[in-house]
Amino acid sequence: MRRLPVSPLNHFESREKCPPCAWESLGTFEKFSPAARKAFEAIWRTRFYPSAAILFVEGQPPRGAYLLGSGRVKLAMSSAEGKSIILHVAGPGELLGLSSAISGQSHEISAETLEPCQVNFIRRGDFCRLLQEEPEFSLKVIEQLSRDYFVACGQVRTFGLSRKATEKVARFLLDWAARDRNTTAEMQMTLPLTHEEIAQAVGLTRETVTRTLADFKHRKLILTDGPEVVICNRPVLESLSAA
Amino acid sequence: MRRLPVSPLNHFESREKCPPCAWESLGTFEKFSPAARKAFEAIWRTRFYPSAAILFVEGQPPRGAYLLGSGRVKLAMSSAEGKSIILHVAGPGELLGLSSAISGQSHEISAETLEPCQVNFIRRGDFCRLLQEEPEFSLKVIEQLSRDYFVACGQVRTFGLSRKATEKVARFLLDWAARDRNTTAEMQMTLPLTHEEIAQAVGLTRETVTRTLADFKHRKLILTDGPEVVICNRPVLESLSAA
DNA sequence: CGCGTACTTGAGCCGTTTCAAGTACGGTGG
DNA sequence: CCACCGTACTTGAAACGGCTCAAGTACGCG
Repeated sequence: MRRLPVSPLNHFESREKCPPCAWESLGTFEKFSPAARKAFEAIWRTRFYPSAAILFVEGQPPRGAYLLGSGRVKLAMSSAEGKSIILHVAGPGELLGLSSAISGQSHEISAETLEPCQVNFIRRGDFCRLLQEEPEFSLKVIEQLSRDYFVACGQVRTFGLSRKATEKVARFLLDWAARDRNTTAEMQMTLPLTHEEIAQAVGLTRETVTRTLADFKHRKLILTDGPEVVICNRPVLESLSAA
Repeated sequence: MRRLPVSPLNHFESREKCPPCAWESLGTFEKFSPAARKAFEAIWRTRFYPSAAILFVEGQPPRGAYLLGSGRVKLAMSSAEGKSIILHVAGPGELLGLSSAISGQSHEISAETLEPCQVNFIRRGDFCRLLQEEPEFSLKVIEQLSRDYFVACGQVRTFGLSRKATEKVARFLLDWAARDRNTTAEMQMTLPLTHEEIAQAVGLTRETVTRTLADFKHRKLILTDGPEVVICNRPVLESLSAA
């Protein structure tokens, strides 16, 4: 399973076609009046980042909030010794860095692009003003925070309640299959993550992930071909994850 | 270290004196106009619960949101085999069950009183209407969700990044000391939790908590007398938790 | 063709969990 | 007042499981 090769061209492709689509298709401001919408859009600064770019870092004071227009962003947290765990992989339309922008406390997580991304940034002052003045925006923020909390709870569950490696990996595969819209009925999906990153997402070492995945393959629960994964025996996988 | 004996009388005491103080002292609605505040207060139903009462259960569809007036509430999550982990111990003024009330998804955690509590309940329909109509309320909700997210991230950190028992317990003691306003300058505090509950809060077994605490006591990092704990050597404890 | 990155596989170590006994304390009923 | 009981805490010994270290393989890319 190798990381998907990402053409550097993607970056520039998105530069061309995404700015117009971002606001319309993301659905973040569809309820705003046209005039109000224009005013708000003017506050945001659209930026483009290559792969592996850093949006913000754990421990850093918040500069503002981020609306992801295109691409995927990895949200992670790391310890002093360099170990890190992945909390979430955010997709287009998600607001990032909210809790810090709201409280003013340092970011508790870091955000790093996994692919070339288009990101709309808003300074903290403007963000807070928007919260005060635009109730519709507040509701969007509330929805995002609610989702973030669910995700965080899910991670607490996999890290805290799933002690065995098989549980963690099974949960991870099923979660990913459920979230990925590209997942077909046969439960085929593409994991744009390395074993290392999967390990960070579930709280194991790289080697243990390899071993567990190999074990699943042996037991004919999954098939793998590079980053492609097919879930063959979902019921058994679910029973493993429920344990 | 035994659980604090709680007089059943506390329950009735709070019934007598808390309703008036709750709204004023919690500071949740201080910015509302007097008229608006009265209208909102009328929506909430004040209830009293004894110790170990259940406010809501994991997996249950959300009925509404809860504003804790007095007492402490344990927020926990449990696995199929009965293991459970404590996410947070909420205190007066906190809003509970928000993320589920917002999204409509089943509660991802359970809430159980640790002491007799006064709780103000609002039905989900009223809650959502309040969100739509009262921006000040939205902001309160945003603040609470932001705090919840920080707490959840903290738990992800202790469960995911702290592998060793000493790290987890040291972090727990310092966190608790920082949060507890009754903590004196000498770092004395009262832990209203059993070893079992501490174990659930940091992801260890009851026995390991006992052993680790005994180890700390041996090393003169802490002193314990029943539920009373004194942190004697904070620097060392911090270095252990940072590891 | 050689290099870098990611994956694979094996062997041994280490620390928590598990299981098992036993202690301490508060409350209850005789 | 005391014996009894339940809950919580303590302590020891053994087992399990993932981690660490180490070696080797596979693949894409310049």
